[in-house]
Amino acid sequence: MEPLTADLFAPQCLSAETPFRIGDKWGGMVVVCLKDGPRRFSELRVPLRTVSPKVLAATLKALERDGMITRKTYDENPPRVEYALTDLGRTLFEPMDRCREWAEKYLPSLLKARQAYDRAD
Amino acid sequence: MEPLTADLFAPQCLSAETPFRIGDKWGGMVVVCLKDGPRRFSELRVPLRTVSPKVLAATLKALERDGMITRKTYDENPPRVEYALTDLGRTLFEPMDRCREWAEKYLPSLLKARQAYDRAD
DNA sequence: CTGCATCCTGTTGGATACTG
DNA sequence: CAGTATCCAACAGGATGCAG
Repeated sequence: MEPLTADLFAPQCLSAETPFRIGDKWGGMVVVCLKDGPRRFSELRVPLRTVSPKVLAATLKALERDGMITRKTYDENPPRVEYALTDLGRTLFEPMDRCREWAEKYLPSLLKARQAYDRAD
Repeated sequence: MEPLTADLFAPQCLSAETPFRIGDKWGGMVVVCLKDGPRRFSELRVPLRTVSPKVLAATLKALERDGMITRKTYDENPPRVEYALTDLGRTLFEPMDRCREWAEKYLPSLLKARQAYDRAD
């Protein structure tokens, strides 16, 4: 399994402009990060560079609460915790992919309309 | 064209629990309300009973800015304004339908997981 | 390493009254 | 009728320090 890279959600990636949101601000991105297999807390912090530990923990807890991911702690020192998608969590990919496809097709039109609107003021 | 009913988004409708959101809080619901044709400001307030005029106006302005709807004013007295979906706005239905289908299939599982999690605490 | 406690900020959304 | 103006509450999200 490839390590997650820091530029997976680069700022110039327009995903922040899409009208679709999954769960809270970071929920959809966490789900994508878990696509290939379980990840540790600190592993997730690499692609999600700007998320604070508090907010990441809250995001993971909300996803666990809704049955989308599992949280497995290993009784080691230093401690290790791994998060993994459940079968239910994997069902999110289908609608998420449709949203991503929409964005690839139509986000440029949205941004063009927005710029035209802003210029008109 | 049928009038919009007040129970279109009834509170017991679980749409509030879906993890998918389109635009701001009311954006997706406005798009659904415009599916069958143009609607007036006050017509939209019927199904969206609890939205304040300020927030509805902001929602409509954001949708217009992004090219999803058009705003047409008629120079009458009393004034009349009609909102209608654009072709771009209609492209939202495809991903939105996939999200709705997800919710119909899997929202019960999500809610069951949530209840189990909350009981475990 | 994981993630909780605390505090703080900005944004979103709502209540109410009022205007062209 | 179709909003705007004003004020306010709630919450999401962020910074920082610390604990197991």
